[in-house]
Amino acid sequence: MARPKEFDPEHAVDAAMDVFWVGGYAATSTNDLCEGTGLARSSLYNTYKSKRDLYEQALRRYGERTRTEQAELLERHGPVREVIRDFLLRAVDAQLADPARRGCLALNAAVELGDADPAVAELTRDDFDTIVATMQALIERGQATGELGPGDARAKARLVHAALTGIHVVGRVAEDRTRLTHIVDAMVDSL
Amino acid sequence: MARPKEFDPEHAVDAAMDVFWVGGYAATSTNDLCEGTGLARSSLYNTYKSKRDLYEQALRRYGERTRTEQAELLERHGPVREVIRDFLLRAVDAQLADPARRGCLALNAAVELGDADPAVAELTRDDFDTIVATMQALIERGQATGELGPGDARAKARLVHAALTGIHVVGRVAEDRTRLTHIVDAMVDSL
DNA sequence: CGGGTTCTGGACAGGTCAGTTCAGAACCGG
DNA sequence: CCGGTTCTGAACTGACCTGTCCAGAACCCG
Repeated sequence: MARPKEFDPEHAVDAAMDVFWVGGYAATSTNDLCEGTGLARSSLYNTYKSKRDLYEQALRRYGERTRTEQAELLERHGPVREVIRDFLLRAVDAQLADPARRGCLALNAAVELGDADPAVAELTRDDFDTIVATMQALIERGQATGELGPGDARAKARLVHAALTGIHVVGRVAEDRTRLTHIVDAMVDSL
Repeated sequence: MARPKEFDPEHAVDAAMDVFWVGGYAATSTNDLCEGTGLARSSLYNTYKSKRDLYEQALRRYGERTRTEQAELLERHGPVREVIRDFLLRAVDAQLADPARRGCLALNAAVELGDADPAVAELTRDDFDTIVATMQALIERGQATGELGPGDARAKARLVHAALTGIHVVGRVAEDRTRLTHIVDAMVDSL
C-alpha cells in the first residue's frame, strides 16, 4: 500500500518514556525526544499528536508495565512479611542502582503535574490505587493465616504504599542506603 | 545615599516561593515571577542573580519556615501518639484545604530537580534530615516513658517521614480524605 | 538644591520552544 | 515498472524564554 514506518511506534514510546523519566515533562524538549527516540520531528508529530500526548502514552505504558511487575512480586507465595520486605527492598536497590535516581515515573508525574493536569492526575491515581489494592489482598492473606495482626487491611496497605513513596522521594536525593532501608525495616516490623 | 528599593526583597522571596510552589521550577517563567512578586524584570535581576538563584533562596526560606513550624508541633507536651497524629493530620488538612494541592515545596523540588541539581538535592536532604531528627527525639521520649514499644527510633522516625511524603504525594492527586487519613491511622496504630 | 548613586520601566537580543509544511524519497500492489 | 500512498529530512513560523541594557526618574546627604 505505502511506505512503512522505519521505526516501531511502541518501541518509540518506550524510548520517550525513558527521556521523560530522566528529565520530567516541562524540562524535556521535543528535540530531546527526537534524539532519544531516534525519530525526526515530522515522524514524531505524524505518529503522536503532541508532546503532551506522547507523555500521556508513556505514562500509560509505564503504568501497565509496573502493574505487571508489582503484581508478580506481591502475589508470590511465602511469608507475607518477607514478600513485602522483598518488594520494598527491590525499590531501594533499583533506586540506588540507577545513576539518575529517576524514582517512579508515575510519582514524578503526580508531583510535577498533579494539580495542573486532570488526565495525568487520574492516571497516577489509578496507578496508586492498583498497587494499594494488590497490597491489601496480600495483607489480608497474612491476617487470615494469623501471620499478621488484625486491623484495617486497606489502611495498612496505604501505609505500605506511603513507605514506597518515601523510598522513591528520599531516594532521589539520598546516596546512602540506610536512609532507605530504615523505612523498610520499620515498615515490616510494624505490620 | 541613593534611591531605596520600592519593595522588600524578603517579601519578594516569599511571593516567589508561592509562584514556584504552584508551578514548579521549569514551568514557571520569569514573567510569572514578575507578576507574582510585583517586580519589574530589571528589579528582579538587579536583586537576584537569576531565576535559579531566586528558586534556591525561596527553597531555603521554605526550609527555615517549615523547620520552625514542625518543631513547634513536634515538641508539644502530651501523649506522643497524639502529637504525631496531630502533626500528620495537619498535613492532611493543609493539603485538602489548598485548592492547588501544592503539597511540600521541598519534596516537589527533590522530585523535580533532585538528580539534576546538587544544590537543590542538598537543601532538600537537609530538610528531610531535620524533621527526621526531631521526630526521632519525640519517639525516644515516648519510648522512655513506656508509651511506645522498643525498636530503632531513627528507623521509626524515617517511616513517619515516609508517611508524610505519602500524604504529600498522594494528596496531590487524591480528592478524598480517606486515602490520606488511612495513612495516618495505620501509622499511628503501628508505633 | 545639587551631585552622586541607585532604582525602575520598557525595549531589546539571541536562543529555544512546540508545532507545521512540503518536496522528494521509499515502498507496495498490480 | 508504475501509480498511489505514506514516510522522512530539513527548513520554517511565530511565540516565548532568560537575561541585558539604558535612559530617565527617585532618592539621600551635604
